[in-house]
Amino acid sequence: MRLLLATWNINSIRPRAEPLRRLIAYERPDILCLQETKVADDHFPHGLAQELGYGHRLVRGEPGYNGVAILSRVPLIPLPHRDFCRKGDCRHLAARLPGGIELHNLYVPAGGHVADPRANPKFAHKLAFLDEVARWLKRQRAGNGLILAGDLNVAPLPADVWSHEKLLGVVSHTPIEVEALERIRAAKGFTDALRHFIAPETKLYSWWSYRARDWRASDRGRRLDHIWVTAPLASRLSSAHVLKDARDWSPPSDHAPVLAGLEIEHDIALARPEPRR
DNA sequence: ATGGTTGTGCGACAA
Repeated sequence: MRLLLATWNINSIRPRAEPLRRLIAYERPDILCLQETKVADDHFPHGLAQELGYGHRLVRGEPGYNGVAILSRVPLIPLPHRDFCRKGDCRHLAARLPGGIELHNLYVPAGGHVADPRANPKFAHKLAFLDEVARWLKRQRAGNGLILAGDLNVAPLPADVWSHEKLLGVVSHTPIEVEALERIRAAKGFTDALRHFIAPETKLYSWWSYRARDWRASDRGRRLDHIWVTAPLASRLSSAHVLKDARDWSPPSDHAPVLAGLEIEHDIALARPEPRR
């Protein structure tokens, strides 16, 4: 059977109930990783998620900023989350899925505007965060498969931005960030699910600024949201796409959901989660 | 275009 995984920077979950309903109506993902939920845990809309069929949930939020959640139709075993850069912010959640697959939902700092870590502490934080993730991942066991999904806030390929030349100095596409992201990818030999199916030369974005008069017409996008899988899962990838239409759903997030399908054993899909070690 | 928009929570920030 196919396990459909989605990641979406929802830019606040509370005003986005209708877009969330539409995502479920259009795609019905089995597992949904959310970033920028912008809600403290005691205000998370559990009722909405439950109503949409997500009986298994991990949420980790703070008031106003950041915040991650994993909504699932299949059982989740919570795994320890990391506090990268020790800021006490909410940018990572991890879970074990049936079949011993590990899922990591990550929200990488955006990094501010100035692409100089000496002049811009936010950019320094982003680079330190990416470096820490890479070093931590190297120590992780890949086991039956790792999935890294989330808003990684880096567009790695020239075709992941509307103009490679114009964005070389713009935070999200600078060579230093692309190199840092590549170290994360190389740490476990991840396969980029979208680029597994879509040629690297094909323009592909998952984010369009709110500031454009007509985001679709100007199409100045960037591919900031990613689903990566390790080798045991790469051979099981059956589909991947960006749900671009969601950028128009009212009220829109500035990010569109990214989805990937994995063909997994039927008995794994139905298996009860393994006991926590 | 030192712009432009959105969310949070009610004034700046962060994106």
